[in-house]
Amino acid sequence: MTATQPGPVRNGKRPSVTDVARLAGVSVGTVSNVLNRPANVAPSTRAKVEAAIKELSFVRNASARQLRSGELNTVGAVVLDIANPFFTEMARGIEDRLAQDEYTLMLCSSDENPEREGRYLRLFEEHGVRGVIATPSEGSLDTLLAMRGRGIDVVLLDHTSPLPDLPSVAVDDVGGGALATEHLLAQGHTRLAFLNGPLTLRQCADRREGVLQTLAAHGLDPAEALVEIPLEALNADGGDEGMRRLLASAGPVPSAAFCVNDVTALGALRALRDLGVSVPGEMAVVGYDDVMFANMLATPLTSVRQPMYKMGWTAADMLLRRGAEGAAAEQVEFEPELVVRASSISG
Amino acid sequence: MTATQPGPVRNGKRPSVTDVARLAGVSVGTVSNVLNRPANVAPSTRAKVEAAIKELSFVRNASARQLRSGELNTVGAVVLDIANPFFTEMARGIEDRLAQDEYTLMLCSSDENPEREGRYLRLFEEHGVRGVIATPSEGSLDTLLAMRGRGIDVVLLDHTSPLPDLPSVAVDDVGGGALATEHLLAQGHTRLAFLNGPLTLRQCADRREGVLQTLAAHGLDPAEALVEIPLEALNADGGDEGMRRLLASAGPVPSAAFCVNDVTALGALRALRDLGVSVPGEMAVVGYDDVMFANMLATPLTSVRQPMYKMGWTAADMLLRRGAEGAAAEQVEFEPELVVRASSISG
DNA sequence: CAGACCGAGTGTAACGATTCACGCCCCCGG
DNA sequence: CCGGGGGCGTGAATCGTTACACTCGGTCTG
Repeated sequence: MTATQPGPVRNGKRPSVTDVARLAGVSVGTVSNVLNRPANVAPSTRAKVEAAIKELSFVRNASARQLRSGELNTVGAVVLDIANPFFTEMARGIEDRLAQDEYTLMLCSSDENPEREGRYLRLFEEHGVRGVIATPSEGSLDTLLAMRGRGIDVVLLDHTSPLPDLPSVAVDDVGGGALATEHLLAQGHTRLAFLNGPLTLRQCADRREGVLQTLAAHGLDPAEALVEIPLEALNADGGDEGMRRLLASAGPVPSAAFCVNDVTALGALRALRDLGVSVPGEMAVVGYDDVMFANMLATPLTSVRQPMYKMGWTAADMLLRRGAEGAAAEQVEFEPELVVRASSISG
Repeated sequence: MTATQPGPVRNGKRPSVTDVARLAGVSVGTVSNVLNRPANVAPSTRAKVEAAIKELSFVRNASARQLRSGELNTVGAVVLDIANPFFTEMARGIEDRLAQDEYTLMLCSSDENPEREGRYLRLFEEHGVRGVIATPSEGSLDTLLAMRGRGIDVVLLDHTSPLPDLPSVAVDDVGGGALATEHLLAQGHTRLAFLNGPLTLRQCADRREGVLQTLAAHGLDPAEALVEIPLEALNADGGDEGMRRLLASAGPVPSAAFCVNDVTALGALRALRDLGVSVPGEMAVVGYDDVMFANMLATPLTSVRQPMYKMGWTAADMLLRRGAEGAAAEQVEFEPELVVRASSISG
C-alpha cells in the first residue's frame, strides 16, 4: 500500500478504447456501446468492460469524441469584467440554466479589450461550442455575426440586438439613464456630474443618451447642467480617481454625480469619504446595477436595478431552446428600476 | 450586397484544411504549414493559402488539432463560488498570469457541491486540459490525485497540500481565525459567536480551529465563550439568516460575531441593521477575506485580509512553470493580515 | 421447416488536422 | 557535367472515438 499513484502505472499515455477492449476481451465497438448505449450491451459483457475501464482508469478523450460525433455540450460566454458582481451574477444565472440541460459553461472575461474578446471567441469556435453568449464590446459584433453565419448560435447579453433574427437579452439603458437623471433633477439638483466609461461601450453610450434626453426634456443645456468625467477604468479605482478629478476640476462643482455602475460608484464614494465630502449633503450619488452590496454601504447607494440573474438565465434559456426547437429569435428587454436610497436623498 | 450571411454560403459544414487546400491549389500539408510554421512556406504560396482561408472563412477544428498533436493551451479552474468576490479576484490573478503565456482559462463554479465539482473535473480531463487549479471541497482530493496520476498537473488553491509533491497555494487559515479571535478578545469580548460554514470545507474547519486554539490559550471554555452558528449558505442571505438565528437563540447573546467570510458578514450586518442592533456597540463584527467593499460599508468591516489576486497569480505561475521546467512542487503559504476597522472597535 | 427476426457483438471507415519521410527543382562548386 | 544541398511541397499514416453495416446463433411465426 505504498503506491503513490492510484491505479496501474501509466506508461506515459492515456489508455484508449482499444486498450480497454483488449483488456476486456471485446471489440472497440462494444466498449463504445457500453459508454454510450449501455442498454444495448448484455450485463455480463458490460460488467467486464466496466471493470477494464476502472482497472485502466480510462477517461474518454473528448477531442476524438467530438471530432467524430460533432456534438459538444458546452456553451461559451464572454463578459466584460469578471470582477464586477453584475457579471458574475449573470454568470450564475447562465450556469444554473445550463446545468439543467447538462450543459457546461466556459466563462471568460474580456476586460473590455476587443482583442482579448476576439481571441476567446475564436477559441470557442475552434472548440466547436454549441453556442456563445456574449456581452459584445465595440467591433466584436461583426465577429459574432460571422460566427453565427458559420452555424454557431449566438445570444447577445446586456446588448440589444441590431438585427431582427439575432436573439438578445438587454435592459433599456437609455431608460435607466433617464430614471437616474430624472430622480436627481427631482431632488433639486441643477448641475450633474456623469462618471462614465468609454462611449464605445454601448452601455455607457446608452445611459448617456438617457441623461441627455432627460436634461433636454427639462429644458436644460448640457453644456451648463452636465459635467462628464471619462473614467480610466470601470472599477472601484477608476471611480475613485474620476471623482477626485471631478472635485479638482475648474468651474462650479456639481451637487450630484451619476456613476455608470455600482462598482465605480463604490470608488467614487470612497474618494468622497477620504476627501471629507458629505453624501448626499454636498454630493448626491447614484449608481447603476444595484449589486449585492449597494444597500449596505456607509450611505446606502441609490441605484438603477437590473435583473442580473434573470438576464443570464434567460439568455441561456434562449440559446438552449433555440437549438432544441428552432424557436424564433426573441429579443427580450427588461425594464430597469430605480431603487432610491440615502445616497441621493437630500431631505 | 443583400447577403445576410458574411462570407460564402455554407453548405452546412465547416470547411476543412482539405477544402482550403483544394481552393488554394496546394496540398493539405502546406495548409498546415501555413497555419503552424508560416516561415517554412514561400510567401507567394502562403498568400494563396491565406486568401483561400479568408475566402472560405476557415476556422481550425480544435478537436482534430488536439487529437493529433496532443497539446492544448487551456487550464481549468474550479472555484467554490463564482459570485464571491474572493474567488473572482483570484480568477483574475489566474487569468492574467495565464494570458502571459497565451494560455486560456476555463472557469467553473462548483457551488460547494462535490458532485458538480467532480463533473467539471472529469470534463476538464476529457478535454485534455494542460492542468487544473482547484479549490477542492470535501472528497474531491482523491479525484484530483487520480488526475495527477494520469499526468495532469494539479495545483491546489486556497488549500494546503496534504502531499509533499502536490503544489498548493494557501493562506494560514488557522492563523487567520486566531487573528480574528485574538482581536475580539482584546476588545474585551468574552463571549463570541462564530458564523461558520460546513466543517467539511477546510477553510471553515481551519478557521474554527484557530478560534478554538485562541480561546484555549486564553483559558476560556468554548462551551461558555463560543456560540457556533452553522450557516445554510455561504452568501449574504446565509449570513443574514444566521445572524437572525443567533439573536433569536436562547442564552446570553454574544457581544461579538466572527463571520467566516465577508460576504456572509455583509448579510449579518444587514440583519443587524434591520433589527436595529448597533455595530459595534451591541455587536462587534469581524469578517474574512477583506474584499473590495469591506472598507466601504455602513460600518467599515474589520476583516482578515488574504492576497487574493496574488494567490491566483501564483497558482497559475506554479502550474505553468512546473510543466515548463519540471520545477519541484512548491507549497506556498501566505500569511493573513488583520485589518481593523470600525465594525469591531468598541472605543 | 423456411424465412423472418432478434439480440449481441464485430470490424472498419470516417472525422479533420498534424507530422514526417520523401520527392522535386534549381543552383552551385568542383 | 555531375553530385549535393537547400528550399518547398507532397501525401499517406495517424490520433481515439463513433456510426454503421454486418455476422452469428438462436427463437418465433405461419
